[in-house]
Amino acid sequence: MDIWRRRKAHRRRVVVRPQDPEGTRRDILKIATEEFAENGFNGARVDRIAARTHTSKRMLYYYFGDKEGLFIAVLEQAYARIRKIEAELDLTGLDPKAALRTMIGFTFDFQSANEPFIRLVIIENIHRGEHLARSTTIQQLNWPVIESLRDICDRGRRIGVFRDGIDPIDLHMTISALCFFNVANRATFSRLFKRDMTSAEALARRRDIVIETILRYVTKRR
Amino acid sequence: MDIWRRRKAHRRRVVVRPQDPEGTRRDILKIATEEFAENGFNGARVDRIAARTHTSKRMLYYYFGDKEGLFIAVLEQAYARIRKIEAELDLTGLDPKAALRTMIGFTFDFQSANEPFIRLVIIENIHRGEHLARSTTIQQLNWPVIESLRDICDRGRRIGVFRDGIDPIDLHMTISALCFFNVANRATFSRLFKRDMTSAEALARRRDIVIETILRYVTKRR
DNA sequence: CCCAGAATGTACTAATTGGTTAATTTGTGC
DNA sequence: GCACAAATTAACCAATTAGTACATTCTGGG
Repeated sequence: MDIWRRRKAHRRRVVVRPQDPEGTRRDILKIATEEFAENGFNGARVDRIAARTHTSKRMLYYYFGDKEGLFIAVLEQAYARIRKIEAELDLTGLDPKAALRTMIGFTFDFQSANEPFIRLVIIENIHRGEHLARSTTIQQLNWPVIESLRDICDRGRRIGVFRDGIDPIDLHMTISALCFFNVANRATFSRLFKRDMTSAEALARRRDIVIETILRYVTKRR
Repeated sequence: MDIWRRRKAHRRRVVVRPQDPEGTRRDILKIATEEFAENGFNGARVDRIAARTHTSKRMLYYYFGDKEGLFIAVLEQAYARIRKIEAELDLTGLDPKAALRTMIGFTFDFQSANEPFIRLVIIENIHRGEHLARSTTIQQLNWPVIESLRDICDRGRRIGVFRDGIDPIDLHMTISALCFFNVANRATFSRLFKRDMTSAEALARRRDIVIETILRYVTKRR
């Protein structure tokens, strides 16, 4: 205990400035994200977060008000991060089919690789989105995806490879649903049907099915 | 308070036998299902369940051991119930396409109408299926669905309307994913994309898309 | 150089929570 | 009608939990 505290103090003094609001905030947020994603809002323990932080419980309340404020901050950061990564996806120069394939594949890979984020979304849904509702920043972050999909659909329709009447939000819902399920319902589904859902091969196989499913849905039949 | 307790006692004496193990179990299980589905495992309160029951907290521990035992019992009952309803679905006499359409539609409708069940599944996934693992009864309940799908696929392939290599478990996963999402992720998705997902029209629209998506995936192209 | 206000550490608390102890009532086989 | 187990009640408890009071330290601007 004593040794640990000394090491902590040491680390802080070397890596971080003695008083470093931004650093402290970031530190708390990182640990809190892990704790909330792992245990849900009610299962998460403020004391446990504080203990793993380089600072004290007091700071947590100082910066985020209460447990709920901290959870909202965690959600906001998580959503902001995924949006930022999504924005890096460049689909210019790809024909509609290739663009859609790329986007679905990207979504699948991203969600597969970011279970904690998926878990936060699930948890927030269990709470009926009440924290998301109280957040001012998250609301309009997600429209770029829709616009991107709308563009792909329009282009596809114009050159005659996609059929009419594909709504980009519906399409996004389908993509999300198929990618999400593989991570979100892993535990029960793989247990119930004795099917591996985490190995590289299983993921690759499923990825192909998801892409194929959606492409067949939008493709115009001749 | 006094009046309420007298009414409670009165009700029990009239409707239920003074000592009625089965009735007490059922009573507890019903309330517990609501409480767990609403608040998750960690958010659920044993005292709250007990208070809404026609019996006392002690009975809850008497019959189910502890909070976890009660949750497992809730899960088991929920899964058993859905399986029983699923078994009532009669697909004989339907051609493969119609059978698949019927099954998907049924799954969609059932899940849409049983949010508490969906929430229990989500909650169990957040807990990585640890309770399901400790249940002895749930494990092999879910195979009939797979067998039913396998039969549909086989028949469809034989008469040349479905293509080869459709795995029934993959297919079930796709069906589940698309139906599940609409209930499970309602809160965040509808909030983020300002889209109604609960009205009769919205459900009907989405139901059609889900069915169409899956049918296009299995159908053989000419 | 000093001091106001921001940042942080320590120690505490009031309320809640899952679970239990021990005694009492009720039904049943003999 | 009685003995004995099953069913039920009421009061209780130890541990945990989110949140706080208060003192202290740091830092930048005048």
